[in-house]
Amino acid sequence: MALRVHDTRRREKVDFTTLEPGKVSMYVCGVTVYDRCHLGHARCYLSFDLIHRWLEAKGYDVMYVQNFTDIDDKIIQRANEGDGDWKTLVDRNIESYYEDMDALNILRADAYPRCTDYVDDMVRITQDLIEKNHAYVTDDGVYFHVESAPEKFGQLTGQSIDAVQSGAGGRVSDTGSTKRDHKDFALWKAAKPDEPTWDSPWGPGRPGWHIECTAMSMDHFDREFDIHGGGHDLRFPHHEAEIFQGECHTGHSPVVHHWLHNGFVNIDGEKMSKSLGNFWSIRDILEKVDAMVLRFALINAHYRSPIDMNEALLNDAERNYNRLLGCYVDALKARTTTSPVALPHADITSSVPLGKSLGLLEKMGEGFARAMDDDFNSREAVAKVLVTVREISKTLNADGVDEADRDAFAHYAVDLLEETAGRVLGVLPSRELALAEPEEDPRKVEIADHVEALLVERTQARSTKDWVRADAIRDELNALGVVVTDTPQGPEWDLA
RNA sequence: GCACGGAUGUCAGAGCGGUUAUGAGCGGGAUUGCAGAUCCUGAGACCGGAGUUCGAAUCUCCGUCCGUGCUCCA
Repeated sequence: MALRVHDTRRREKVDFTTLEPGKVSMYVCGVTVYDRCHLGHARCYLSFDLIHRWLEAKGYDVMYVQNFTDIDDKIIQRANEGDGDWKTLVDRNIESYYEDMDALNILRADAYPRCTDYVDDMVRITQDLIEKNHAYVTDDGVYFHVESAPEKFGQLTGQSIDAVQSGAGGRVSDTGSTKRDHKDFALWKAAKPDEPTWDSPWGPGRPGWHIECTAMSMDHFDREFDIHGGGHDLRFPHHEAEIFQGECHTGHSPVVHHWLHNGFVNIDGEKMSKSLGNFWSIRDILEKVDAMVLRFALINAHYRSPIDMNEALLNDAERNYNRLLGCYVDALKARTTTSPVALPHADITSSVPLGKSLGLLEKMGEGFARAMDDDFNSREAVAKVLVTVREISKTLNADGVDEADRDAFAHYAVDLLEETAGRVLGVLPSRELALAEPEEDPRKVEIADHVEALLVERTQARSTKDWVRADAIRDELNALGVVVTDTPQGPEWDLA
């Protein structure tokens, strides 16, 4: 099946092609590590994690590079505000980044370059751009001259160069800037007091923001590469600046073959921002909900659509996730043999309903792949998984099924779920974890004896159909904060 | 103002020219003493207007409304 992706530059879904057969080079703009990660970061790197996983599932050898911006105005500001020196601040936030992403089951990229390790490269590229008359030196730095390559303007946002010129009007307040034109952007910033600096042919200073991604992607991928990703907001000016730099430096176009941008996260219908006070850090959310539930909630929308995060969405995700998990555990337990290999479809012929069910599951698997091939439509893929879950639950609970067939079916079901929900969507725990008894809550241990005694009494009452007494005991347990669930294997209980 | 993207049932959210999206919620039913879980099943939708077409939620045009970008931002 052919993978199609929405390319921001071409503004439509296009056939996915690679420079080298079977290999994908992917660069995604990473975080500026001045603070901990928030929900928006989670959504971004989760989007590209899904893309990463699907490309690998399709057999591509993916080289995934994601940078850290470890020097910029906000980092300097935070450090100067007494948050320790900037290097310590940066290291701490990078550590925190890994913790958050690991919790969300986001696979690591192949390389995480830091921009301060690439200052030499940035200087070299800047020098080259000056020599090619695309950049100029002033008192406060080096600037890229946008009018030197006007045809490259607006490639990602469709803005015309004239419109931006007139539209910016009074908003341009470059106090003291020596730019020739307000559209120009900094390649190198001359040193200011109390700032970390690096040496350059233009004196001490530090690199501009846009040039770092050009330097780091060039270093890892040479001249051109397959996918460049990032948040929707980076299209302009950051990514368009990269087009200017990369293409003018290499003299080659396009440098990036597919531009992919993920949509934003809103909170209760409003844009998430610090000024509105609705800023959710990943850590804050994970104190309230399971990381897998958050992951489920975020992949339950197409990566390009905006997503409105709220309580209801998380509750919805939790229910669906628990259904998936419950089904997975049931399927795991339904395997009576330890054969690691699922029996092929053809071997299950003794039971017509099972054969039919398997046929449906095969179709679901194909539908899943079709959804992911259609611009990584994880929402549609999740829908397929949920239908699969229903089908598996139904068949597993069906009567009159031959034991050996049920076993084979369970193996098939487990494999299918692990391949789709597990390997690709990343929302299944390991088999061991799924089957493990939940850790004993000390609060439960404390009341366990009392609860068990009451349950024994209730079971006796139920056996003599003394429902009044049985329900009274259940009410008593409810009052203790205990929820009782009757199952064919006897009553189970948990804290509410 | 310019640019880009949207408007689908109660809600969330797919579909991108003909086929049940899916989930929650709501209505019926099976199972269970009841509850829960699970399964079956029902109702309910394509912003407004015009056009193209045998056929449009899907394409074109007009209108209305919303979001985002144009400044550091995933």
